Amino acid sequence: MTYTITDLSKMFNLPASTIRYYEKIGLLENVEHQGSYRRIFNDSHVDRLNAVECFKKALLPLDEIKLFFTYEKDMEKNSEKILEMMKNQEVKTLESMEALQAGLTHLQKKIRFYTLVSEAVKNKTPMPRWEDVN
Amino acid sequence: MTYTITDLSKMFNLPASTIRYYEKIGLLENVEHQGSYRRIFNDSHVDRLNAVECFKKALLPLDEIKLFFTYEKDMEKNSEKILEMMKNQEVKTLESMEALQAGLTHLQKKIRFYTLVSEAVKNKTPMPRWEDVN
DNA sequence: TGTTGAGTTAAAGTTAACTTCAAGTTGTAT
DNA sequence: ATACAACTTGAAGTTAACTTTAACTCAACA
Repeated sequence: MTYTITDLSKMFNLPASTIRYYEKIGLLENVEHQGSYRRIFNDSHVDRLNAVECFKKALLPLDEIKLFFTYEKDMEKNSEKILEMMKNQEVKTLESMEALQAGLTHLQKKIRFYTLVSEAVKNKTPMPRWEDVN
Repeated sequence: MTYTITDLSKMFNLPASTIRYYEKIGLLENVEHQGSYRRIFNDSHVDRLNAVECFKKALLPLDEIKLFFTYEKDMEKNSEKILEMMKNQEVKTLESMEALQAGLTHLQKKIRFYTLVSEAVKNKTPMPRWEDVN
């Protein structure tokens, strides 16, 4: 199967400029350029973009993602390096999750508190204290 | 209690330049400047920085954090606005959590796969297939 | 008195990941 | 033939959240 840049743009909900950018920095390789005319992508590029999106969700930076793909070309030789990279990122991702969870908890506490404040204002009852939501 | 910039720097594990920056953009208010000499912070600044760090963990941008503090000055009047802001951010934070969780799952699948690859290389046994880790 | 160390300023620089721009090219529809 | 839409390029611009730089100022200590 072949795809235009607009096909991929719609498939991945990414602006065409981003897809061009990914090619430019080497995340997408061997893209056919019909003369100096249009790009033609194939299923390998779809797979790549899928992988890129997954790694992006894990907060892996683009240059690391690129490095992963170069390692992956000789995975027998590079499996240890890949493993190290993935495990390092796992730690970072878990740390981000913890921070995010803490942030969410804080947010939800604020929501509980200001819900009480809103009610107190509406009903002209006494203001809540911050301790009330602990 | 009063604090120097280095005290806060150590307390919050933030570079002094970041604390100055926070003052500059209005996240820290009413900081005493002993002549054109040193900053003197107090417990209200410690509270502020604690709140800032919590909101940062929830991925709230600094300008929104600042807005929150201005709303908070008249919380009876602004409780609805604060509530809206916090609820919006809660949605975004939850979305980030989901993406992060998906990313982590992807990462851990790669880890399982390349662990098998490493073992296969070491033991000179056949390479695993990607389906083996599903 | 001179040096040191902690702090000050405004302004410029950094980073990642895009995004926008201006000018040009190509295939197709009228 | 001409207009149009979709695509191309390299280069410059954008954003948030800092960080760095260079030149300066105190207070305290030897």
